Amino acid sequence: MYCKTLNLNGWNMESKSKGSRLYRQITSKLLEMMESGEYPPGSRLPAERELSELFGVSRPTIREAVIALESQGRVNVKTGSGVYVGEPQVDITSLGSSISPFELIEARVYIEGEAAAIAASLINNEQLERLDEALAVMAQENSQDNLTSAVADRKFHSIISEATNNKVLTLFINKLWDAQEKLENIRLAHSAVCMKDKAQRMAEHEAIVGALKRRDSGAARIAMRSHFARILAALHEKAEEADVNEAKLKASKNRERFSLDRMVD
Amino acid sequence: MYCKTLNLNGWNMESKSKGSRLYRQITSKLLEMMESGEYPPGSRLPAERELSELFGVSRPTIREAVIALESQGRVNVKTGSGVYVGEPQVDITSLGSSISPFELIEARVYIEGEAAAIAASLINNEQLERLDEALAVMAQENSQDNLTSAVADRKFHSIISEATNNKVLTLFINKLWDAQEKLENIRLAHSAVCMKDKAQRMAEHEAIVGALKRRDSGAARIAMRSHFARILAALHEKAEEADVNEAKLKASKNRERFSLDRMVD
DNA sequence: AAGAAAAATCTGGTCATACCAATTTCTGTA
DNA sequence: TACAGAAATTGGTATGACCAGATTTTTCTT
Repeated sequence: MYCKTLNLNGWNMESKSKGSRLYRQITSKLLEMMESGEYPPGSRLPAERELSELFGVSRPTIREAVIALESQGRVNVKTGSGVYVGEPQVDITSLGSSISPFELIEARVYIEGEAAAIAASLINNEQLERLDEALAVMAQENSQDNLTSAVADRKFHSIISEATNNKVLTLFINKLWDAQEKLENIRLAHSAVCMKDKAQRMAEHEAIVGALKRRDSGAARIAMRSHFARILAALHEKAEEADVNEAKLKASKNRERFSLDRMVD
Repeated sequence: MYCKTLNLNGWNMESKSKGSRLYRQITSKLLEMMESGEYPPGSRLPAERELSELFGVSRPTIREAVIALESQGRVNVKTGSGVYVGEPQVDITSLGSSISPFELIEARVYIEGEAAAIAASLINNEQLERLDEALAVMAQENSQDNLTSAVADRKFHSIISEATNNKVLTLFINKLWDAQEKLENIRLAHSAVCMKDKAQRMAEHEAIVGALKRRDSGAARIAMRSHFARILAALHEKAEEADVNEAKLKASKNRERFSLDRMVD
């Protein structure tokens, strides 16, 4: 009576695992149904026993899937009544589909820009040292011809965010990174901008460190914003050359909306 | 063999429900054990069968608890090997304990400040109208003697965040607000600052709207930051009068670190 | 016929047991 | 000592059963 041959949707290209864990497949199936409008917010899902039969899995498995959804806040379970679907959750870490790369970078421009400004007046020597270390690693990565991994880069920004001594800011900046690493096009744009002009990339990072060492908040903000401005420019380029046809208009609109001039004082 | 008389920690004062749902009790027990250092990050939890015996519940129940923890990213399960505890998750929405009110407000100062600046050049007339409406509601609430509910206030800030046309920024600002509403002392400080000088509060909000209407980004940023600066000041006052003894030092340190001057250009 | 009480039913909550598959550990051989 | 194979351990899933809260249907009273 086992039925492990469900037609799963493309797990394959996902990060990893998931081949097993039946309950996860059920979870995403339910998620699909909810998002497709088959079970809109407020509606009730079929009973566990029905779902069990519908999907050809046991009730405990359905149960596990429901609990997973529940602990993500996607549904709420009422004993004796049923499981009801809730409002779709917007979570930057779990969902990057509805967020454009431009928005993400824009948010980073402002948030990390302010973080740099704050850090300038609070950063300590130990952190400055670690910043230099990260810089050195990046320089070394540059000398090699390998595809630049973003780990040193992330560490660099992470140190700055920690230097704000504000856990909320730190958290947000990390979330931004997480989201970014999930968005293919951003990763590509990022690595493109990193590879294209390694010297400038280093110069930008060094400019940030320099401003921090001088405790110059204004300069740190501008340096950080400029850094992202260039990434944004690369993204624009990439977007334009990607789909020359329909994207032209959109890109130019984006270029106007996410204008560099407005960001870099 | 049932053992529903587990010594749960204070659920009582929690929002609601949870009396049932055995798996949730297990979840929080496991959470406790992990946070107490009994099972530090990287370590392996006892086998499901052991836990089942240890807690006096069935394995499926343990399983549900583990899945809940898993989908919150607190543990990761390796088939055939065991359940391993991961790094403690920092999530602003679910955890406000480790975040100081000052940090929260500081984050709002910068993020909402920038949001206001962006909104100034993007806000449309419809949004400005809704802003006026929200303002009117606040004015009306002020005229009454009731405890000011924060719903109009939140709507006000929400409209501005939407006007940035940046879903990431909007999401973050909402998260900030969610977290704030969970922190008792912030709510109190907020309502205190609202009640103490209603006229000024209105003036501040009106200043923000005024800047937005003039499409003056700089003024909008400053107006928004000033608004939060006053809330922050009220928080300082409250913190000082709350625990005069040990908090004195901390408060003065905080006052220096979260200096208004640095925020309001 | 209207309304209230009671019963049948539906739904989630939990348990017990069993077996499969991946992993780890043990063990005996080379 | 090295290593392949067996045994034990661990998570993964399935059945089936029973409980308790919630809902619906039926039934009984007025």
